[in-house]
Amino acid sequence: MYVPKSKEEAEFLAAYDSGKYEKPSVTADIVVLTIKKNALHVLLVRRGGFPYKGCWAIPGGFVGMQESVDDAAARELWEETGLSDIPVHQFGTFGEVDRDPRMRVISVAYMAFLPAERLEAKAGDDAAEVQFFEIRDTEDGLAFIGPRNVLKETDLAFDHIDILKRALRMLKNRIDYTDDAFAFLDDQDFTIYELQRIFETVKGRPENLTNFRRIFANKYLKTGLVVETGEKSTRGSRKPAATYRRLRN
Amino acid sequence: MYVPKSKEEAEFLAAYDSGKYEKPSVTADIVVLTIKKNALHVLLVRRGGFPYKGCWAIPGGFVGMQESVDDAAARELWEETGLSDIPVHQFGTFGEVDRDPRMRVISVAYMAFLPAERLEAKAGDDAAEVQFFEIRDTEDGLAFIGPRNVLKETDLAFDHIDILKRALRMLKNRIDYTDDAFAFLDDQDFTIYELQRIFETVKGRPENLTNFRRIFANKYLKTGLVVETGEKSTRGSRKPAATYRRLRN
DNA sequence: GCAATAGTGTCTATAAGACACTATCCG
DNA sequence: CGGATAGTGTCTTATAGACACTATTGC
Repeated sequence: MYVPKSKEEAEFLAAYDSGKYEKPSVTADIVVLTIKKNALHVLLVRRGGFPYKGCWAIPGGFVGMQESVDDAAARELWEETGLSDIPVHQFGTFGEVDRDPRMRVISVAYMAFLPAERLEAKAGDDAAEVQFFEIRDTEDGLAFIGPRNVLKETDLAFDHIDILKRALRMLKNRIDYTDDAFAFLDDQDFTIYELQRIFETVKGRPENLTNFRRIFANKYLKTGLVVETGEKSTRGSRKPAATYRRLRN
Repeated sequence: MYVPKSKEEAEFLAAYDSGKYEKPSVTADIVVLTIKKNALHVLLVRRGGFPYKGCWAIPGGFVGMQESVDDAAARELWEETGLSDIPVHQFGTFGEVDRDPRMRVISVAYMAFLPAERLEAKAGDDAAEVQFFEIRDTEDGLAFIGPRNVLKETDLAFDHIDILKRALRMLKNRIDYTDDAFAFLDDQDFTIYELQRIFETVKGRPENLTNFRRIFANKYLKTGLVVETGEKSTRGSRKPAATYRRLRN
């Protein structure tokens, strides 16, 4: 808490009129990603009002005067998904003048990752207006495959395609040195191959099996970040695999 | 440019009142770093008004309604240094509620790097209020050594110490995979050792000479990013060294 | 000669890419 | 058996750390 150092300063602060200058609006926008059937999916919401009415957009909203920008991002995520325990990661602020035809809007962008199953359970009332779209790479850039429709890059509202592309690029870089990958896991316990699938899906290319196991051993097991549970996984039609669990730190 | 898709939408946009909700102020703050005598220096400005009157702060200012946030950062840099050809790098947005006792302020933070010599020449009228401080690591955190005074971490205005620390941490990471190091160079032509000194200063630890030369050869020469000039440097009392030049791309 | 920088050669440790091979489960 | 996953061993390459050694310049 800031304490004025003089009577003069206290009076200055009391009399300060912050309304003298015009101000931009600030939003927190959040790129929510999940993995279903070995494909990245992004959460989009259908806009009910102008502008871009009927278009799909990244969830987001105005930052309240009594909440931090980070809190606003977490709140937006909660409003769209009902989930309040998902970490959000700020990755950039988009401040071009003409981003929104209504007024000047500056958007602080976040990304968040969650297992697909957590959302199916929470699917809310207006589920038709909030959906995961599969992100697919095509010759014409990205395509977004929804349950009832397919979008092109230019179908997204505002500059949300730029925000989304930046998020995907940063995730591809981040995943090797952060623990983002674990945030996609459905279950607390997982097999090495399940984790490998997440890396492959995010990076868009296959990982060598042997090398991935070695990296897993060096980076996670040797450091104690992940421990073997002793249980065997028997999901699917295959040889039972050792399962692992990430330790909180 | 956004084009309304219906008469209804055009009317909505024309009638839209963006003043209905209270809005935060947004600033672009910029961490300007240079290297003098093998030490990182940060540009600080002395605050003339409340709050934190008389304290030193990172340069910055409110984002105008007709300029992008990136442009605002470049403008602030120009206003403090007179330099308009220095790239700025956005690295984070600081949005806690109580950052500024006057009102709600959200700051988009940038960093910029420049050779010390470029600023000596431009040293402006109010030079006493805009100065480079050497950043020194002490047992009590950072200290800032100015020409006439020494600051502790807690002497900086607002949460600027957090912003500065984040910038320094990110620069240490960035420097290995960006071309930030070249931005510190006084001269277009440089020797390997001069570049090595920049890496050492930024990272705060010595680089092995042999290894640095090898990295330089692999990362810059082999890729054609840097070419040998053929000239020899004879700065200082030592054996003349090959000089190199970075190619624009 | 000495301090400081310039420049090369080489040994080693580590991480990463590639590939061969075996094992076990389900259908 | 075949397909898919589980798991190990090993050869090779790239990169990085460490160290020894020589060279040139100004003082």
